Amino acid sequence: MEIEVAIPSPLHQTFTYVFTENIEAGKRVLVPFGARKIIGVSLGAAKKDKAETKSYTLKSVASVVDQKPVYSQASLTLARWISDYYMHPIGEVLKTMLPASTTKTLKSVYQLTTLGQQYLDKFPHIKDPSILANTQLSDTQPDQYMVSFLKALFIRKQTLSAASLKNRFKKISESQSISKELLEQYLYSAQKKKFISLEKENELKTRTSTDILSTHLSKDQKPTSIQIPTEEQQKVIEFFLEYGLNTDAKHEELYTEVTAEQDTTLQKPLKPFLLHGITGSGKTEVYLNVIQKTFDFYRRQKVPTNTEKIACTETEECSGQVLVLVPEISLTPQMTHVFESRFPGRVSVVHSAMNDQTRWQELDRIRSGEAKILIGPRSAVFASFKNLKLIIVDEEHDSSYKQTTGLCYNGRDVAIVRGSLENCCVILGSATPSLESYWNSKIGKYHYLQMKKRVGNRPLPTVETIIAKSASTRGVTISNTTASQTSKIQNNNIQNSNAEEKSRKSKIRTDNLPIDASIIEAINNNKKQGNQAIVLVNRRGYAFYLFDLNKKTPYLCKNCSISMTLHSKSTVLHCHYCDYSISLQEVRSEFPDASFVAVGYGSQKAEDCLNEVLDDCEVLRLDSDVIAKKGVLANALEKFRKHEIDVLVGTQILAKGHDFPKVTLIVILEVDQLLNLPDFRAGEKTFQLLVQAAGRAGRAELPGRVLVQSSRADHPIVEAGLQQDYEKFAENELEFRKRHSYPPFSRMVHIELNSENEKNLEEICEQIINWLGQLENHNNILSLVKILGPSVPSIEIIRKRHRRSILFSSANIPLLRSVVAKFLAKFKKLPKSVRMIVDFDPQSLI
DNA sequence: AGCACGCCGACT
DNA sequence: GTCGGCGTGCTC
Repeated sequence: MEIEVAIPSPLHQTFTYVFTENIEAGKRVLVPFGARKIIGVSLGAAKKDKAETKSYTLKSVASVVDQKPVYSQASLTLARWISDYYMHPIGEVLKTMLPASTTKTLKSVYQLTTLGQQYLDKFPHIKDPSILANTQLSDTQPDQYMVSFLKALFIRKQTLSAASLKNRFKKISESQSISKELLEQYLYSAQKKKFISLEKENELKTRTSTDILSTHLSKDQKPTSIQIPTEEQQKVIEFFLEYGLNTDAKHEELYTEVTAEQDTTLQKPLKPFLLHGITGSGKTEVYLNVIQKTFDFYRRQKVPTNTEKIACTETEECSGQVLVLVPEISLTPQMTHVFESRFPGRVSVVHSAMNDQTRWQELDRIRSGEAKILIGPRSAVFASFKNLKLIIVDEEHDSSYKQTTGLCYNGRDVAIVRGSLENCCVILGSATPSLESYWNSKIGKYHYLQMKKRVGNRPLPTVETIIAKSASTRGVTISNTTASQTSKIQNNNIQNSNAEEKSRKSKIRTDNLPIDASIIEAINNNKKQGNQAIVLVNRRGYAFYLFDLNKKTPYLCKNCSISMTLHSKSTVLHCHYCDYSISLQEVRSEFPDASFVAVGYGSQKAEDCLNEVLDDCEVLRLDSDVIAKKGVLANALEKFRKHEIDVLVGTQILAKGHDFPKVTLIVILEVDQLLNLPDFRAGEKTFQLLVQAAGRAGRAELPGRVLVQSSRADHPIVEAGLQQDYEKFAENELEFRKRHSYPPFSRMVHIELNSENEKNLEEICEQIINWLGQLENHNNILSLVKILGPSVPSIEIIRKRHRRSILFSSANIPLLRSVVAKFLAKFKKLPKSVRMIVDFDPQSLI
């Protein structure tokens, strides 16, 4: 039997193996591959190409890892689509789709070979390992050294794991005072002489269902009270009932193999929904209702068993399952609480902080049909379901749906495709839909549903701009800072390097603050009324950069060519891109002639300022620096919820999805910085921040207020943000996108090449330029596909690697894809130091 | 990506 | 004379 196997390697092909019987597609297999044994995935019986005569002999599958497929038929189909769309090797795609441990389950095992055993048998009298002491290893050495070495290792067992080998080495080296290096040499020599073999052993444990530790609410628990939907919500729910349920349940046919080329021929009876509901309009309530309706509907329908072989262990029939994608789940624990209390015992949750075992357990509950709802971040879109009927993508505009390393997929887009492949309904929800989704609804690809009213008719918070005199100087990134601006910075923020300690201790005067006095006043007043406030800052850390007034340059990270930020009370400089840090003292001794000033501020500075200036307010800072520590975030949010803290200072994460009833004031600093980022989505990002942040204010009975510190209140984006006017923003922005032919009016593919060796990079770029020239000569492709670069990105070096970027964009998607495919085929082989990152539909171009 | 094979410099 | 550097090439 010939089996097609996907191998986790950068090769864009599958491999054929033989086995005594067929291996069901989706099961993992252990196969010899070159000189090693690795885990691949069976794609079922290989297609018989009659014409093809193989120039090589097929190897056979060593063993089958899984008793039941870990990839459902639908997952495999999805994998094929992803592989094709993102031009990524199928084996790597499949690897990405499961928790990380699935391919590194091989354990190194050292084994005494029969040759080694025979060798030992020749010298039964030699035992004492102490003979090894202080002896240099050489080939001419008498046998007893090797024999005592082998005996010392394999004293009891024939095999040793890598860990126990290390342990053995430690013991021997301690008791006999033999250096570990020498033992390593013996090991190497023994392997060479084939006395010891190194095998990769498969140590996968197949979990039984009794292993499940239920961390979930029991099924018997009473669901929390169900709210009566508002009129607006009711309309959405009814619309869903009309168009979102699959009435002809002939869906099994869709599980037949579908490749991306055929995908257009696939019927798509269930159009995705875009649910555009303003903040506070109760989207979650709609989700809960729609999920309940889905369960009810498919229970009545008596869904035919689909092609999955896994038996439903439940007594209750499998009445459909739901996938809920959320951005960065660990940040929004309320979301899971709401779901778990409404559907007790039926919710499975995965998130990034989870270890692989727990993750497996949660996914298994979905695979088996035991759990009905899976809540998770982007990777959850790959989960194998028994009977998936509905996908909800909450906050669909969120950039965390986009993976930025390895396989650069977008969880939202994959969700849409998965919905169409499995013929289940997809709901995208957001208060600030991405322009891509909004456009799709405009041209009729998606149903468009709107909720314009807040629950309980609470008013939207008022949004005001504060124009601070000095705002413009702080909004400027350091590399663009001109001389005139520098002088302003001096007046505003100057901190002479040796006067630094002093100035911090001295009381900061209000007129010298990076935060406008009226904002301070507002926070104080807010506190006096017994309410809470959130302050949003763009930069994180104690974000001064060092600026040399003589050379007019900032102090840059040695590895990343971006300005380093001052950290931990201004004694250590830190790079956020590579984690390199250096003390102020070192910098000073490195450049004794330089005259440094510290410029700019971030969340920590803001926290310190607020602590100094506010009357009797409990201030807490929360940004990715702090959150890196596990549990800190949840703890802080809990404290804030309990009102042990009055003011929360932090980066954008605070703007996402939280629901604090007593927050009535939101302050957004440094809006200009965001708006001026060199990225075509900067406007969209800014608008989203303004609206989402405003949404955090006044969620309960109390009215909300938002203060925005910006120098550009007249900017159309800021204006639309202030008025919370999505249509106005979208109209403007779509016009701008159309004019410049940016997405959604085109597609983009971004390719980054990076290398520690700039010369290699330059050479390959030279070749690329030549190739592009030829492309132009051969036909008029370049009139339809725009190609930018190779160019030097604004952050030229990251982690010591020089970077170059190439951007392909076109409204003609097939042509764009064919050009990129040609490019990838041409530059498949790169100089060894050069790495390539291919990003389809990039989220950020910086 | 790994891993082996293979051909040139510094060391017993 | 060998160890070991990383260039090149292959993996059913």
